[in-house]
Amino acid sequence: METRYQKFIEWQINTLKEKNLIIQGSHPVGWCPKDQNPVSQHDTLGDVEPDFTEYILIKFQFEDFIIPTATLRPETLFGVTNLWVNPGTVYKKIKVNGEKWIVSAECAKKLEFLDKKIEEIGEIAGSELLGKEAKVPKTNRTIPIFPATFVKSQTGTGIVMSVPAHAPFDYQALKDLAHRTPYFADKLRSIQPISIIKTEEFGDVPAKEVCEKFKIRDQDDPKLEEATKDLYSKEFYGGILKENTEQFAGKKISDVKDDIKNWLIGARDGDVLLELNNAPVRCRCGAECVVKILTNQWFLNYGDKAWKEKATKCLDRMNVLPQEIRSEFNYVIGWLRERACARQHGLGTKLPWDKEWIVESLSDSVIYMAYYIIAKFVNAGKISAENLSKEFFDDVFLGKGGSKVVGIPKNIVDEIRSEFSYFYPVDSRHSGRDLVPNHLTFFVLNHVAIFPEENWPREIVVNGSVLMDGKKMSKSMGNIIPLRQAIRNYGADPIRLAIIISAELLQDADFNLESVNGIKNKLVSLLEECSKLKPVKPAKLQAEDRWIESKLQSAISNVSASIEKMRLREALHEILFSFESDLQWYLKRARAKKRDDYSGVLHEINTARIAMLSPFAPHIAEEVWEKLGNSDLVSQTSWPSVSADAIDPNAIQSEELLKSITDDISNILKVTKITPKKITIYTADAFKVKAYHAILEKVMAGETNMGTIMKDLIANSETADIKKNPEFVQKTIKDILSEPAEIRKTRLETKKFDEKLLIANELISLARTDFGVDVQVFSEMDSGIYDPKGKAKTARPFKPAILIE
RNA sequence: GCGGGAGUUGCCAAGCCUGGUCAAAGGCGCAGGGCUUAGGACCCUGUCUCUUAGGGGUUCGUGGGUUCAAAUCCCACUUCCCGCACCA
Repeated sequence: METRYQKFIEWQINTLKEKNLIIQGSHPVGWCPKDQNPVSQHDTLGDVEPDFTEYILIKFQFEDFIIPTATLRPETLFGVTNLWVNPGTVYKKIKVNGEKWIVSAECAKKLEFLDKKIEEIGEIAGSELLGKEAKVPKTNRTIPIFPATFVKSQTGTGIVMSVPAHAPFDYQALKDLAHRTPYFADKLRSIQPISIIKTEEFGDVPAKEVCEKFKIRDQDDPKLEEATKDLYSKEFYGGILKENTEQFAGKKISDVKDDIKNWLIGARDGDVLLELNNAPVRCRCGAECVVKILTNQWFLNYGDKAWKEKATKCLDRMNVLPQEIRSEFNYVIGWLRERACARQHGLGTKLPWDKEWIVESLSDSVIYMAYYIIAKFVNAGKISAENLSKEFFDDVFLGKGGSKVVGIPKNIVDEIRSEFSYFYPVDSRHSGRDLVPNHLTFFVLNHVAIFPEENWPREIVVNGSVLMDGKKMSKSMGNIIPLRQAIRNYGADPIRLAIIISAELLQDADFNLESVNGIKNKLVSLLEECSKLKPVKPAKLQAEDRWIESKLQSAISNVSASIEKMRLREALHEILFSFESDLQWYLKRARAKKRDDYSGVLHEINTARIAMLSPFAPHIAEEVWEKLGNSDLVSQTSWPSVSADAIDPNAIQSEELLKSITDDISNILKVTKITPKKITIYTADAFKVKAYHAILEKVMAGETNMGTIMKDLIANSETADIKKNPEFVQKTIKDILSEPAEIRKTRLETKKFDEKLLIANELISLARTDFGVDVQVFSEMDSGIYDPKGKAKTARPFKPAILIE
């Protein structure tokens, strides 16, 4: 064991103890009586987690004995009409902490492990109890004891209290009894279900209704379990206690259950019984496990209110990414109780004040980031274990002053302290989402407990896990690839990118080799492309140049925003894929014009792109960077910034329009299946442009009603003529509404836009390469217009009419 | 039970936070074409549906609602997944 690290753990745990945050108490665990050890899932046959429930024991007085019965519903004490025993069971008379109890043999055994002193003093057959009477605690009513076959000696105490109004088992058993044993007829007749819970759904005897609903045959009917569950959950959440329940009358059961429990136990009318609910659980040694109460267990008192408040305060100030997970942290802090922080077997650091115990490893690993700082001094041999004193840690971590530190030169202590001051607090802790309910929350709790406020952590980032082809990676499934091998085969960068691209923070990253290959090809072609580029800009920027530069600006701002939010998948996707489609369009345009001067534009674009790629794929980015002609390192250049000057709204509109016209042409060709010989395009008249802008303003102001817009247009003399063409208004509103908000805004801001000029200058080359024909363009009111099919009049702004022949 | 997450077009999977560019990215599969002696790899095109003019219809688990407009916001329902303590 690393003794120097142990010193750190000892300091941590001592510090918490001094602050009274570590307490001793009792705690139930699954337990193997043979090994004398707690058992958890991996200690059991079949890997079952021992799962137990707390039952309330209600103590009935029987002669000078106590008959305890176990129940999950202590409130039904008020509705008890009788007790059930199994006549075939021989019960034990035992002394329990001074009281004399009657319970089944199995129960007596269980009690021994639950911190009770048991002394057997005799036996009594179940049949001997039949017909006798017991007294109900609190109410002091006298009730008879009846036989029932559903009572099992291994469950609870082996004796059951009967609440026929609200427990289907009890209701049914009473009914059975009336049929089967005339012997009790007298006593039976006097028994009436006592109704104590009111619900909307049921009448006075819900158990009867439920038994009828489930068509229960007798008390051994397996459907009774389901009936019980059904009724219980309805009464627990929706039930109100009736007047016959003393101080609890009128309360909701879910609200007062704990109060009733404490009311009983406080007066020694009740007790607690812990019982395995998935029994039998067997230890790997073969022994049957029990529930044991460990009485001297050490806990971190995460239930402490002041501690929780501090942690909440810290959390509120922290940055938590992704945002959605924050509420989960708050929930966990609220829900945490005492947590066992020591165990009796295994590896670890011994509790300094109680060497029987070992600090539990999850508890000791929450502030070790602080140890990182001294680790380098320790590893360099500058400090030895025996000098890692409380004074030393108090000084370097808490700044308590170094005068008392013995055995370490003051300059070293000061150096460590100054490094600690430099690095702490933890700026960002990244871990898996499975650690949210434990490690990450403890990380916050223990930091706020030990360190002064200025050293509380600043950020937590939570990620999912990495899956392989959709499955959890595990050695047993054989679907793991050793990291070294993967890097050798595919390279570090493609693997990094494949993981990043496959999932956003919280999601599980589904890693597969196919995507690694895809990414690798992508990087190789990027390298090849960039290698050919020269930083020589064209003499004059053309429309598409200004456009792609505008697009680059939005790409930079998108990527930056994504990274700020730790949305790396989104960022990488933008760099590698989304922006690609813009580049495709750019290349198409430039090539259609048969240009040979755009290498410099691409060079500029890719320079920014590679700079953004660099944090994701550092190796290939350096390589490409060099190919782009840079002599410095990309990792040392600054992040590209958005230049507002480079954004040209006109260029954005132009390219959008060109795309939409070519799309329209393709569409027409697809539907008509004609081979084009000539394309004529007609742009809208100036009058329509005016109307368009009037409509655009209305829509942007939130007015989308056709009638209202029309009225306003007519009211204005400049646009009044539009009333002859209501279809135009209708369609224009639709056009505008189907445009993205950004384009609408751009159009609103740039009123002057010459569609005809754009088409004449830019569309012709594009149409020739795409469709192999020439384009002729007119404005719809031009004299000498060629318009054999009368298409021109349908032209709208940004939606020119098209004639294909 | 408590808490969290998810259900998208043949499959996987984005989009949802910030409603309109969404018949909806990308990948796989499939179909056609190119390259190749052939196969693989690679490249191009297509891939809800109807349509001989840029259009229409139906779709994002189900049912409602809000809105001029809903995969996206709200409500209910439903199905599936994950975590719940002495174990890292």
